[in-house]
Amino acid sequence: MNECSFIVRSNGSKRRSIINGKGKSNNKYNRILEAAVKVFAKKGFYQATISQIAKEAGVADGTIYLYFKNKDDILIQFFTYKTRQVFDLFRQEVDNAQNAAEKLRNLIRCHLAEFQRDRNMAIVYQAVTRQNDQLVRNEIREMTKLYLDIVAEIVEQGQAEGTIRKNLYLSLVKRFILGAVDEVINTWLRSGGKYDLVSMADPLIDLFIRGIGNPENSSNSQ
Amino acid sequence: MNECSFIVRSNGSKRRSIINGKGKSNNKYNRILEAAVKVFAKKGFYQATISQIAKEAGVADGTIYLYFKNKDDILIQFFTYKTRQVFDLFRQEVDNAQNAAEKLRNLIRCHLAEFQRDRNMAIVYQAVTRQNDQLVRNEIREMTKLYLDIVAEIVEQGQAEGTIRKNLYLSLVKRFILGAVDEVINTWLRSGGKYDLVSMADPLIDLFIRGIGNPENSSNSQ
Amino acid sequence: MNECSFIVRSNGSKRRSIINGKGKSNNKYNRILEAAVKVFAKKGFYQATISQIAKEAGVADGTIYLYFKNKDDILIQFFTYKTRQVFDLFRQEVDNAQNAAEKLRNLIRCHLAEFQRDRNMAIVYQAVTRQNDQLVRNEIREMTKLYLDIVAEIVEQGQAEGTIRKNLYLSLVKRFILGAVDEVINTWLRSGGKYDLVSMADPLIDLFIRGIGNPENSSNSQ
Amino acid sequence: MNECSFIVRSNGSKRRSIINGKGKSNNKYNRILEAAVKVFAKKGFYQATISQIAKEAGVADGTIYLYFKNKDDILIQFFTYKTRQVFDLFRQEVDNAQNAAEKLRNLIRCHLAEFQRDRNMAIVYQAVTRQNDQLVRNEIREMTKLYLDIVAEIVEQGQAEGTIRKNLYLSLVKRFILGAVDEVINTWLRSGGKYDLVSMADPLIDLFIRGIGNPENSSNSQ
DNA sequence: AATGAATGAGCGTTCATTCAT
DNA sequence: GATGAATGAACGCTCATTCAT
Repeated sequence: MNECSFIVRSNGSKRRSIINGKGKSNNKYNRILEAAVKVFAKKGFYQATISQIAKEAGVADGTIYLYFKNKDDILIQFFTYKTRQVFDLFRQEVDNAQNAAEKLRNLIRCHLAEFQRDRNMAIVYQAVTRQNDQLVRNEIREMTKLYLDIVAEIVEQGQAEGTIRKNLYLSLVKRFILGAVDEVINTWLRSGGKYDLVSMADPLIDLFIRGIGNPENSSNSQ
Repeated sequence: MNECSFIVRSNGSKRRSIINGKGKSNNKYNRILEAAVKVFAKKGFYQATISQIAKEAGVADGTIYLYFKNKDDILIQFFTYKTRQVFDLFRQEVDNAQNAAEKLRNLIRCHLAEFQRDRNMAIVYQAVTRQNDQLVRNEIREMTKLYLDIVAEIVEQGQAEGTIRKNLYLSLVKRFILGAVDEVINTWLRSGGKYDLVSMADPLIDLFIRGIGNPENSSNSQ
Repeated sequence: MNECSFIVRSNGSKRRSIINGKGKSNNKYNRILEAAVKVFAKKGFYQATISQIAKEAGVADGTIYLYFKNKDDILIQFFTYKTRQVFDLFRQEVDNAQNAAEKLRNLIRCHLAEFQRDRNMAIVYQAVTRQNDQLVRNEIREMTKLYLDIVAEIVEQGQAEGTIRKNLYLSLVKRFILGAVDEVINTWLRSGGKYDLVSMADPLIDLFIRGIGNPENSSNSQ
Repeated sequence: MNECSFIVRSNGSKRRSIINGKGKSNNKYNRILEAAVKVFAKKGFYQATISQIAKEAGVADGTIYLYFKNKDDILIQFFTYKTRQVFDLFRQEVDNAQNAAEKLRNLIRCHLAEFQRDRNMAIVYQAVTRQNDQLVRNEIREMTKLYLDIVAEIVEQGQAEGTIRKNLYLSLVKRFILGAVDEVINTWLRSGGKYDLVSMADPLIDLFIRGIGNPENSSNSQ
């Protein structure tokens, strides 16, 4: 099963405490980070102001600088710690499954579930990964690679198992899958998150595996 | 054939003249728009300054306000007129083809070709379409719809032809295709545009049609 | 004669125009610089605010940044151009005289006259030259050297002429003269500039030349 | 002899205890004051922060406010108590000598010795006494007066003894001496304190007494 | 007494926009 | 039409000071 959102929710804040090593006052660190992501989601990074974040977090402007070096650092921390957790979770979910099909299903379900659970993260993530911005370029590259590597592993395992065909342009397949999932999330966000995102997982996987072609039509076979 | 970039190049400025209806000094309007897109691509919309755009266009700061209401308006015009052209072109390319497979191939090739040809447009387009920004939300929605409608048409035609299977979740299929193409472009941009983007079209279409599954494996068939 | 202040006043602003090369709008450059020196004099560099300077100059805050790179730059320009003028003037005055005694008298009179004429400059100069501050350290060092070199020349010429005794620790003599003049100015500034500073020149020179010792007292001679 | 620094060192802390009247935890008061002077010397008063001082003193930021009313008060206490000690010492040294020449020599030697011994004090003293600052204006005026009065006494005694000539502009002579000593210290500080400052005392006194003029030259006599 | 997290007023600086020339 | 100097609101950030523990 892939009830990954439960796992995260149960010890999310605790994990952050450990990562950050600030102990008790870590509450405020998280409150600010959460508030920042909320404001970034609403306004965009450059349109968000420290005052707005401070107000949202219920602290004074100056307090933010006790926990973050500067405005940029808030976004960097978001990627370094918060988003990282999610991607680590993806790996766990994949490792919990046996065969390629199950792995792919766990990955995509977990992906959709986590982004559905934390919409603000999803919005910021979407925005920043398409920005031509030096700010978190490295963090994004690293995280994207992490994801693509998982997909590559799954595909290779599937090829070994015989469930995935062999003549594939692997680096394209990785993008093909990530891009489609990403766009499904993007559409969901733009719709205002009205419907259940996770329910998209199975139809999407079906498209990945079987494509849209009619197998009975001879011109689609090689 | 789909030498769509040639078509655009041949009468691009003329079309803009007509759209803009400024006739004579329309040269400057276009110079500013081109310069703006270049600067937006490099710095991002909010990090770009009017001064930088003016300098790039070789005009005075104040001159920009003779052609555009304000900074936001530059981006809006970019979407309303410039990007619109490209999407109109997609439609032409699709209409030039007969069957669904050919239409899809023309669409994707033209999409990749145009974005490869005008990298600055591609960068700005990528950035803005993932931004949670009121600014050009309507323009983007409209343009995305235009694209998705084309895809829907193609899929439906393919289903009528028997080349595309029937049991498909159409609105998901549209995202599936747009998302994958988008991500392929995104990856290309992040790589610095080193390789030929159009060459990705055929392998990508193959993935759309046949999926990654091994058709000889019984568990992949319905 | 050493009516050096007349000379400066007559073409001061013109010279700045040339130096700055800004032509007509140079008026504002000078207004800001003058205003800044006034505010620096009253509040001290770090306590002065851009707003105060702008208000004093009768311009908007932002206007200052059209003429100066930043706050530091205002002080640097003050030293590089404005104060430099004064020291160049000292050299002129000295060169106008023939013998060492006359040169020394011209130097000190001009020094006192200029600092009396432009009290704000005097205050800022006094403050900054005693600050342990990297900001204008080089400018000060250069300017001090310029002054000390003049004194050294005078002393050496006096020794050649036979009017100044030979067994002198030259580098100490330079400080001895500069320090005394400086302190006389400092006292005058602290008194609120109530009395005529130039009238101190002759008694001061008398002290430099003859010292305070009673020459008839044998224990004072070597 | 004028081993004034020895005297201070031997009962310095005890005296401070008495002055402060805090007895027991007076250690911390002194540690903070010493730390503050060190930081002021390095950064300047307005560039120094309470945090830096607290860190240097090894106490918490808030602790400083148990011993000082505010940041300004630290500087005021420095002048009221710490620097005052040094000037009291000058008086002692002068009182220990018999004739004017010896008194002047003791004063200047002690002055140079003390400022050489405590460079941070010297730096702060130099900076603040040339600042046009309300903050410690009274303290400086008082202390300067104390010094000038000593010089005045010495000169008057010398005149009575016949070792110092009578036709002197006394208030100018005082500045003349203080200024020259001050500048010698200033130069030493700017050089980085590389050489022995006290060795400047005798050549400097020689300049005070005999001046730079050649007594054999008739134009130098009155 | 001692701490140091929290505060928020205040500053330097930027930049979209205006308007006199 | 074209200019670019001038504007001033707005923002990121600092740091003296307070106060609950």
